[in-house]
Amino acid sequence: MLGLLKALPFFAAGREPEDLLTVSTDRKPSRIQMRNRRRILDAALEVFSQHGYRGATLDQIAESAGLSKPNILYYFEGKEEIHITLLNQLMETWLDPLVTLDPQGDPLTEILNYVHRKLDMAHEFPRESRLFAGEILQGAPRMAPHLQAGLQPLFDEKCDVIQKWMDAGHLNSVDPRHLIFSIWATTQHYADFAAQVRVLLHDDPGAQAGAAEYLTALFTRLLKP
Amino acid sequence: MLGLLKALPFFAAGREPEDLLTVSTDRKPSRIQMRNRRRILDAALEVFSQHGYRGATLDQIAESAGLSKPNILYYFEGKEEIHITLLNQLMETWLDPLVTLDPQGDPLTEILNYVHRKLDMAHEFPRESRLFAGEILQGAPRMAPHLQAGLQPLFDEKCDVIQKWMDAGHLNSVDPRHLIFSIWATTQHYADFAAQVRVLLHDDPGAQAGAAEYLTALFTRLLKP
DNA sequence: ATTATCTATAGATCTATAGATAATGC
DNA sequence: ATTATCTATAGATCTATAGATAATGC
Repeated sequence: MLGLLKALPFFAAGREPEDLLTVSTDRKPSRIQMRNRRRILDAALEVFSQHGYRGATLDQIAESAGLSKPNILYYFEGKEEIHITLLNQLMETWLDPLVTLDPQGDPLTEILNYVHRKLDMAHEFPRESRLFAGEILQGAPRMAPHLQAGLQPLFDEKCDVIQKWMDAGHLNSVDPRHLIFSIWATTQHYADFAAQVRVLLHDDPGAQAGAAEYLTALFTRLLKP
Repeated sequence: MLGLLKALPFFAAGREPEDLLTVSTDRKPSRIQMRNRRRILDAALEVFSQHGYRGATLDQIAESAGLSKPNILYYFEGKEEIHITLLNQLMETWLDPLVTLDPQGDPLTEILNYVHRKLDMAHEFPRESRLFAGEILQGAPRMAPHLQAGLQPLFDEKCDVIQKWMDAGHLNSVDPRHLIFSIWATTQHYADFAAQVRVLLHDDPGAQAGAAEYLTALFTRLLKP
């Protein structure tokens, strides 16, 4: 762990005080550091999501960020650290809609809202969706621990909530786990398979818009008791 | 097109007589050629589906195929030709379940059968599914023409079939295009996101089996008039 | 004669570092 | 003094080819 941090004058950036032993060189990141790290991560998101981890090169990231290649490596230890940083940051945004699923709310409304938030995210953040999809597709080599530690407890918790709704007769009973999988699959499909969707809908944006209506019907009919 | 074929003594392999002008060096591929090409393609499927196009190396493919690297390049023009050959072969298998959707059959049964065949394929051929997903995810750089020429007409045709079923009142009316997308998304999810599914189902094969039951309920409830 | 395979290596591409120099903040 | 940036390049990895040799089919 410490190995990852050597030569990173700003590594205090994203961590809690108790994360690590405090080192005397610890220092708040300057404005320039913040700005450049953000530019690098934004460029890297573009490049990694389009070409995959191995297909992406530091040259492309540097070019897209408007910095020299060695300068990229001044801010990050290497290619892998950039990728891991992106995935970690992404995870939070990605899980947020599931976090806000409210056990006190109206069951069907809560789930339909979740579907629509996920669909909106697929349209607003397709690069993030594809970065995530690419990582999972290859067996989550750099994210498996995060799936266990971050996603799994949340997933189990929300499955319980949905199961209780079903047991109480507020929703038709189906396996909550497969329900969630199908919500992820159907919404993220529009980001991850956009190249295919675009061809098959003849580039018609009106047809794209029909997704929301369709998914409402799909999950309403499934879940109405 | 011809450029791709130069120096390929066996290029008659997978084409119809009318595909190309017949060249005098045209010859039936020997048993050894067939066997080695198959071994290479099988090895390449393994490697490409796991690491993506750029992440895969000829070394890995050669090792997995049990041949030397230059020998791989004796049978294929290069890395890209191997990848394209795989995708083309895959396309047929992949579309077959949709081809067999029968306009004369019982509408709901036909669609549920389609769902189950796609789900079976996700479990039986996860590597093929992931190879395809990876290609689409990166914008289909080597498959866009095939999507246009091969998939689109079939997709349009089957959308018409489904639309007529709905117009005749045999199925609840929804957008057939999004219906097909959701069938693809939900079934292929179990192959493409297997790493995530595995973690979240705690490696429980029984939970995996629940997918078929869940998808039956999902699409039956949507489509019953 | 033709087909198949191997060793050795050229040439391109990529990640990462060395080492010098410029810019910035006390 | 410290932080930020650049040029030049080392070193690793990869695709592909050259050229020689072995195996196979008339």
